[in-house]
Amino acid sequence: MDNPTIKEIARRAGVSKSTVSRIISGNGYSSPEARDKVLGLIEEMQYKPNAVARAMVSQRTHNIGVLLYRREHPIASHPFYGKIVDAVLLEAARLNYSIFVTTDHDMSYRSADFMMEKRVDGLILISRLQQNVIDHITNFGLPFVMVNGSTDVDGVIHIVNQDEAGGRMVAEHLTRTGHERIFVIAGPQNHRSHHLRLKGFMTYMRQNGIQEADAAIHAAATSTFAEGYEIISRQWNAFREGGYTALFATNDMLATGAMKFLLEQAVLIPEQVSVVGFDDVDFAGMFSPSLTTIRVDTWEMGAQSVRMLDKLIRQEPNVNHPSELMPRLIVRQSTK
Amino acid sequence: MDNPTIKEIARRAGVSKSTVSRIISGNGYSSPEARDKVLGLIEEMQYKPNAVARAMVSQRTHNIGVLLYRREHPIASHPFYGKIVDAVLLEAARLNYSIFVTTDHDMSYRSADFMMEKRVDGLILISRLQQNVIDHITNFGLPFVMVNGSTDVDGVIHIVNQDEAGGRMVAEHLTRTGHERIFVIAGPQNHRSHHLRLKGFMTYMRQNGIQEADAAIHAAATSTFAEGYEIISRQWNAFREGGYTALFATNDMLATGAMKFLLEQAVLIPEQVSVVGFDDVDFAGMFSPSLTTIRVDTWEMGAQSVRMLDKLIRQEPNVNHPSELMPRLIVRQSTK
DNA sequence: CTGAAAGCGCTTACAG
DNA sequence: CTGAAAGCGCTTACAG
Repeated sequence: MDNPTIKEIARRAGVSKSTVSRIISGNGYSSPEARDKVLGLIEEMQYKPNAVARAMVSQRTHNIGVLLYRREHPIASHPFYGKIVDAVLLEAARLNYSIFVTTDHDMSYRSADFMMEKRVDGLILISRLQQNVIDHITNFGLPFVMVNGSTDVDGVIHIVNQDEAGGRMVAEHLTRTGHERIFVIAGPQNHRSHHLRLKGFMTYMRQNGIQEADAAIHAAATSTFAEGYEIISRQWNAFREGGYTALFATNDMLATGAMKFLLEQAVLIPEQVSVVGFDDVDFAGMFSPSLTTIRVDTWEMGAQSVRMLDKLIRQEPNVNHPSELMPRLIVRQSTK
Repeated sequence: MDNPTIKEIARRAGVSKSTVSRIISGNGYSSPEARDKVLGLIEEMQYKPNAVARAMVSQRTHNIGVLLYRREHPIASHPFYGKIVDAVLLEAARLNYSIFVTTDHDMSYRSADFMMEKRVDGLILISRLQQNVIDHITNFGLPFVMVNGSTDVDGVIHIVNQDEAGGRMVAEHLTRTGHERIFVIAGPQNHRSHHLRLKGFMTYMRQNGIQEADAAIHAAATSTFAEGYEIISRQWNAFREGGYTALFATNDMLATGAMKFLLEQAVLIPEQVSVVGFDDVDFAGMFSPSLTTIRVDTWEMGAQSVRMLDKLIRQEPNVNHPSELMPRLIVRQSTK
């Protein structure tokens, strides 16, 4: 009733375990007769190699752990991070890795330790990062890469988008279409991407002679739809009196949250106010009006993280740091 | 440089591996002195048990495979299925399981075989299902549960929503608010949930004397936003001439796709047309106007699937089939 | 071309 | 309370 092992195959074929192993792996010689017999039995008995036993001897599990750290739900199904995970899954399958997905509200030792005990070959760290956990993992000697982490860490491969360039694109698009008074909702500034997006935006504005005061920056504690809605509703009077003709939020969730509020106040978008987000989550194109935004190549981020990690795992020489991904402006109905 | 093993701990503590093992597991006796020494070394050397070796002897990996079968992207980040995955992840962590997530465009032996080779303790099958793969898994003797599968299978634990009841709720809500001419977009009828949602809807209509012809059913080949948009745009003339005052789609993606088109045609929602979806994905409440829909308890579906599977794995006696989850109507801005 | 042996890192009776 | 031995299912030199 139990699943057959190499031992059982060997017994029935009248050969040794070694021979069966060699035939399965294709390493070493074997006679055609032995091969036929063994392969036939494998087929017949539906033999499936035990990956656990293999991992035991090869010291490689061919498993990768994805650690996704985020404070708010959703986590794995997050419209931005979820897409990265989707890409990771696909690329990993292509390279014959299985993926453990682990989510956590904070970057803790716990999840990382668990993955180490499972003896994954490597780790992909996404979003919130903390130095001590990074050190902990490094200490264990486990290869890892980071994806869109909250901060860069020296000597660590970090796959990111050119967020500062994206911020500039937004400013350029808005100023070129005649906007000067822009209301900005800035996501958590302790996260690299939100920080750089804002920075790129402001730099461009300044360089083009737009007064600092004309861009009213409102800090968002989280990067959620609810927060976007909340901030604009609290600032609604200031918004109206300020003569703003455009709104930029450092991600799509904040932008659509704000847009929802504006639409409920019967503000015409883009006739009265233009809105720009950042990320290009699926949902951005579905909204009415659809959202102008900066497309981040999440697909490439996920795929690249697996390819990079695979190189580290196989200890390929001269692995150079991947270049930052270039985003692009997607103009939709929410701006004019 | 390598990570310490039980053997190294034993050597340094001057005891045998057996003793170390017993101290770690807490099974069997050990002297306080030995315990102090060993525990101290474990702390000092940052010993982490090798889960692979443990799995080898215990014949249990404490890993669960989630197989998510869907034709279209996104898969893991799908607004409906992704939420189930999120719940699975959380509940699994609580019960000390790690989760392999595997996505596939079709239900194939390949992904399932791979998980079997990894010797997962059990499998959670989501969405598209096919009898032969089910048989294949059963044959291997691996416990599994299904979640929102395309079809029921005898004797298999299947966690589902009461979709027929949900369909009835939609019909009831629309007829009570005075609608008689309803345009229906029905997702793939070879999938259990879409089929039952439509069935429940139609049954209620018929029982309440609404003419069959008044509910124009349009079949959707997929259950995507693009398809919803496409169908209503193709039927736009028929829709206008038909005097429809409401639209029901068997999931939120189709509904929002259709809604997007209607809004682009300057149709007032809900003043001229009411729209109802099904699922209550996050995005439904964010849309403008926000979507009236039937909330499926995806969170409970995911959590329950893990709990059920855990019982099967532990061979708990008398595991009874969970009852179907009751959905509820969420009235938002898209209906009146 | 093939088999016996050792070993991957643990756990679990068993004997003392 | 403790240690030696066997074994989980494989792979990999090594000897023949």
